[in-house]
Amino acid sequence: MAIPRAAKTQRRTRIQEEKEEVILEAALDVFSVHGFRGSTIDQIAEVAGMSKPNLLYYFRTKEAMHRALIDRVLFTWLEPLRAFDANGNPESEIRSYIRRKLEMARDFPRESRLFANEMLQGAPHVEDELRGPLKSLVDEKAEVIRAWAKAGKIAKCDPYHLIFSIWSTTQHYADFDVQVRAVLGQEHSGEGRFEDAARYLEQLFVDGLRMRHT
Amino acid sequence: MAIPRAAKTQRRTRIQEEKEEVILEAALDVFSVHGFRGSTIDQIAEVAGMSKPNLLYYFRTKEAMHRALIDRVLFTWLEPLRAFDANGNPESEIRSYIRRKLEMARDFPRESRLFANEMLQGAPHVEDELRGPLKSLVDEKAEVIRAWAKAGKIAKCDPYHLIFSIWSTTQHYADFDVQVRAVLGQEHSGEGRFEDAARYLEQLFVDGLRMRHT
DNA sequence: TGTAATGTTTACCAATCGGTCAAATTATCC
DNA sequence: GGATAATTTGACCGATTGGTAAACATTACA
Repeated sequence: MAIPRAAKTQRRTRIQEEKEEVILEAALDVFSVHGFRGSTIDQIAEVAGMSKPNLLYYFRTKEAMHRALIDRVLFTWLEPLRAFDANGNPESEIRSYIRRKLEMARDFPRESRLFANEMLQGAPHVEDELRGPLKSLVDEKAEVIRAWAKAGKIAKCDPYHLIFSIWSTTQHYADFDVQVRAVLGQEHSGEGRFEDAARYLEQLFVDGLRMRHT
Repeated sequence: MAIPRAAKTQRRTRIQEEKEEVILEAALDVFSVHGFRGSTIDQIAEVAGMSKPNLLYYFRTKEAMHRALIDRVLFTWLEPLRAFDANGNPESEIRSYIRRKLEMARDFPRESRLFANEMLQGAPHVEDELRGPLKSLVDEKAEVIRAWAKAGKIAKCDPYHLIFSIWSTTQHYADFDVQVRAVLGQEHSGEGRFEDAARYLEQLFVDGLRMRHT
């Protein structure tokens, strides 16, 4: 008797690990572009190079697949913010946070689009994570920023909206990639656009937060 | 003989105008949340309060409906950028551009999400508009900003990435509304968040562009 | 008021959707 | 090598998809 997803042995087979990896990779391809409802199991199966029933052997439903994908990606996605160090130098912390977020937009655009799709749909699958872990993490880091401002290390500003603006500006280069490339034109659409963006954003945020001694 | 969409008289009936309006309104509701592929004609018909064949009498295909919607919304959406005045005061022009974009995010979030969905999918339906009219408009305004910088009216910065960052930060409050509200928590999720955002963003961009006389 | 054009509905279609099932195949372990 | 468990497949299911055909109802206009 075949029991899907190792319900019996509790231990995952080599084949299971490999196939689940392949499937989630394919699912990321599809979900990130078409969102949950716009994606089909057939399409994911085709990208994964296996038959639909075979895919459904590993993930019993489309939702289970999406769920597993979100879970896996969510942790990685928040890594840069988690690395934000309260004891570091404010300017360099913010600078490196921007750089890391921008690198992720460049290197993991599908992950960014997966979340963007989820947000556009009203986060029906992750709203709990937003209100729970995400909010806690942001609250914590916002407090750090607020403390820096209080100590006169950076200019006063709303730390939540600061974080929002760093998120939005950096992820924009992943989520709106087509638009960015179309507007920049063919000559400026090389990978150099990420360095231009990094230069610009670091200037924007760091200069804006520098204390004005006037 | 019934010929859809007044192919014969070339003039639109009162009923046609009304129904097409109702349909596009419903289509905006649905497309903006689920994207093109994730939306169904049945769903739009239900929201529009009419039968599917009746809806298909006005728009022969799902694509035609989407096309009409995009066309109608695109023009309005670029209005703030078009209003960007080369002869105005740089600081107040940028300030009011931010304010207008933020007002649109607040008042027309569905329109914002419609485009966001389209971008995430690689703009399969509007890529021409991006490379054509949009790029032209941005090129024009970028030149204005560049001229201001050259004249010493504002600090030097990449005008394209400046525009991108204004787009992304403002539209974030429409597209990622769920996340924003979840992170801000119930107490700060009232409509006041737009005013907080406006204050923050005006400070961020205007201070960042102010010339430093040090 | 009659009539032609416009608008609406019911019934339907083939294709695709998410998902199941049982049989066949392959891997694992003694 | 054989038993057993894990994996894969093709055939299939009911529901939903985008869209059509034709009958029916309503409107506009002479």
